[in-house]
Amino acid sequence: MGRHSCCLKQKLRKGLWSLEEDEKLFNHITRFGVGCWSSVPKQAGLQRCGKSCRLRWINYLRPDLKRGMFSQHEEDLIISLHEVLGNRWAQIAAQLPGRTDNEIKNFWNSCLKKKLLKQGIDPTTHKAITETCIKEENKSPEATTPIQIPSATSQGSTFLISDSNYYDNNSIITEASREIFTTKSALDPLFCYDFQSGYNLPLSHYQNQFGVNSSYGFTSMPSLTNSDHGNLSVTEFSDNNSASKISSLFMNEQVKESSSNNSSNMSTIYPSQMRNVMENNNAGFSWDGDNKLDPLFHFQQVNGIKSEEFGTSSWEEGQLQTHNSIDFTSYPLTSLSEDLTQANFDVFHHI
DNA sequence: AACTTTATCAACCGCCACGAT
DNA sequence: TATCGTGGCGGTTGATAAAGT
Repeated sequence: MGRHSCCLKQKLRKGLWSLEEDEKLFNHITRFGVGCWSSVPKQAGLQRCGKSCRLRWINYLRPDLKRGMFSQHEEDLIISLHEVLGNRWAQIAAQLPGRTDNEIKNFWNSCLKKKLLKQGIDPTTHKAITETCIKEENKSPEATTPIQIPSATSQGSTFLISDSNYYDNNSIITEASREIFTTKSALDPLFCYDFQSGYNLPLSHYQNQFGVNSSYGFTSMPSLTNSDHGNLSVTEFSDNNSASKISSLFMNEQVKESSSNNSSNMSTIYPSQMRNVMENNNAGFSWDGDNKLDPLFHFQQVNGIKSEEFGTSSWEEGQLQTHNSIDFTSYPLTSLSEDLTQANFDVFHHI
């Protein structure tokens, strides 16, 4: 064992990605789409292995990534999913739009674990630590009494965990859904969600929305899962799919939260942004060399103009809040940083 | 101000599964 | 059937930033 075979062929770069590399990879993927990762470095002119490119794209460059802090709802969802799935981060990430498995894993290890421990909950078993100890002492495999956990959601509800069910104020994960979670592919290419309406929609909707056809290479973008090699395929909402139900519950809640906060949501900007990307993908992008894809875009320069100088009225209030009717193509996309940071306006406004 | 500790997160490593040959 | 190439996943590491002393 050792490094991947693709990495052994030649001396390849390792470590942090430079802006130039990011630009090359982004331009390549936006132009040609996601296909064979092993051929990407050569085609894109990168001294990286395909795996590294894939990771960089998935964890950082994808335009549909949500950046910024995890909401209380996301946090609750991660905890509940972790109870069912354990450390299957990819499957957990599949239920959290815009989040990557790496991000969730990091968040779990750095924050949630400690939070649960502070609350007296074993982050592995999701049971009260005292009960875990008692159980181990008694060697009793079954626990029928639900455990009341002092943690509460932002809505003030209480979690109840038993061996067979998990409840929160929105969803119930039963044994049936547990089965679905544990058997459902993490890279479920069939789940697709309409960011504007909050419902899963058939492919035709996306074709209308984006003008998508198979010539576009964005096989991984519309879904947050990595349907890298497939077409942009979606499925009708299935009543039997508890996982999708839970996703929907969560995402509907997100939309509600977003609107109630009178702010835009990254996800809701997405279709227009995507169309913009697609319409430009033959031309590629120029990269503002002074910019980094940084959450602190408010203080970065965009085409020589500090973005804070744009003022809140032009983009945030004027356009983003009425995103549903805006044609973003009227704003020429000239730099990736501009593109991505605009897409994440809302998220970082909350920081 | 200097140093140490802790937290965060991007990236790598090693393994596994799967398809092609 | 065996081997190889590749993608995907989870665990881990190391660099950096932030907080504490």
